[in-house]
Amino acid sequence: MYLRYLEELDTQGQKTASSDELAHLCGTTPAQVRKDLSFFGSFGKRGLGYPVHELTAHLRQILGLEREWKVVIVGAGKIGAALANYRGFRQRGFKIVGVYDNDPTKIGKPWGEAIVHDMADLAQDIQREEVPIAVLAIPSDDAQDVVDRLVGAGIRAILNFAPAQITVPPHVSLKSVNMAMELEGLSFALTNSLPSQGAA
Amino acid sequence: MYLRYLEELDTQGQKTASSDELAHLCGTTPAQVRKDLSFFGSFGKRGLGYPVHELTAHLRQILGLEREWKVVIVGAGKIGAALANYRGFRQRGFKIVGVYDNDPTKIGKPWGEAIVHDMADLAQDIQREEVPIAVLAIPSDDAQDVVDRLVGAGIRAILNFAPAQITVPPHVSLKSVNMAMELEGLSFALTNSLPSQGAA
DNA sequence: CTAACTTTGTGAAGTATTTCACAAGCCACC
DNA sequence: GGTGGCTTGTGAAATACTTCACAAAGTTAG
Repeated sequence: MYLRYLEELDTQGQKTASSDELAHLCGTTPAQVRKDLSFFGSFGKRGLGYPVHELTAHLRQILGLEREWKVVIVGAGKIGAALANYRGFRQRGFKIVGVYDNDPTKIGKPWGEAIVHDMADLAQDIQREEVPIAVLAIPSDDAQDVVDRLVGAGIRAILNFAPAQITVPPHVSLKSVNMAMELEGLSFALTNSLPSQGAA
Repeated sequence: MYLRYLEELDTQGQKTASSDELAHLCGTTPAQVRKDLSFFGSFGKRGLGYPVHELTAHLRQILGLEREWKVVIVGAGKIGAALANYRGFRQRGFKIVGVYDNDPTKIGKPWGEAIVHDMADLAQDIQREEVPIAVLAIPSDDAQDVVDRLVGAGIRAILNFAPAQITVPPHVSLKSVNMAMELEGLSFALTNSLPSQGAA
């Protein structure tokens, strides 16, 4: 989140930013900002604040965004399409090296700049190209099956959009986005008149 | 998350579930499960566990899922399409009452069961129909503008898929899903050999 | 160069959350 | 109906996180 705002400030040509300013932008407190950043190092100048451009570089480094990450998208449905078209990925160093589906009417068809591959080739392709990250955009029923194949092929991280509960071994990172669950969180907030979650 | 697993167990016909079992499923601890649930009431039976069916009903009540929530989708692009097609929303009591876009080539065209409406009508429709929730699936540049209009029209919660930082007044609940940021989280986990986030 | 002002970095204090551990309750079996 | 084996609910302890508050360090102005 800090990186997002710092990039914005950098684009606007701002040279430094105080913890107070960052806190205000991010909806947190100055002390929180300082503690968070101090965990990774001592980036600021007393009396002046944090050097915007330098700090963005540091954070990118910390997040591992200096390198390019190969990513496969599994599932050429609507969500897969939304993801494949999303320019933000490329911009941030995530290179989509393949889109996979098991629908014969989709395989071989063009898909943005890429072509839809047969899911049967998924495992071997990942293994050969050493792709570390997969984005899962397939129906729930197949999710765990596909995950197991991905894990077997050596995937190291999975971003899951299927509304299914899936499990992975400890050495694989898993992050699930469940849109229905997000809406349910809002339902809870509305039902209980909770205050806003603020920006995120 | 508990609700998800409980529903699964319920479908499978399981009558009761212990905190130990739920903890194992959810990747947490039995004590955590008991503390979490005890916050809302005393649902379990000692020596037996929690009554699966009853507890799902309780959780649905707590989350405000007994009623139907009207939802508008703003943006008839790929993400909007993925959301509109997603059966999970309807199943869980979220009724999509309208899809809006400002692209003249899309307005009036059918969109699943609905028709794409002109974004110019958005505010008045929300006000008239008293729609409490909006899902934002539009380009970042327009996001804050549209949010302001939604807020002005009396919206009470927003689920934002635009990769933009938006702000809302305190009485409005906001939840943002930023796919690039999710991937960056995985990048950090990979770069720093963090253990899995587990299921979610 | 000095003085007044700003802002970081960080121990210490204060909160919040998670885990422990165990009494109390419930079931099942004899 | 009593006994043994589970499992909850919950204070207390342990851990984690956030906020406070201030010395140290840098900046600006004169």
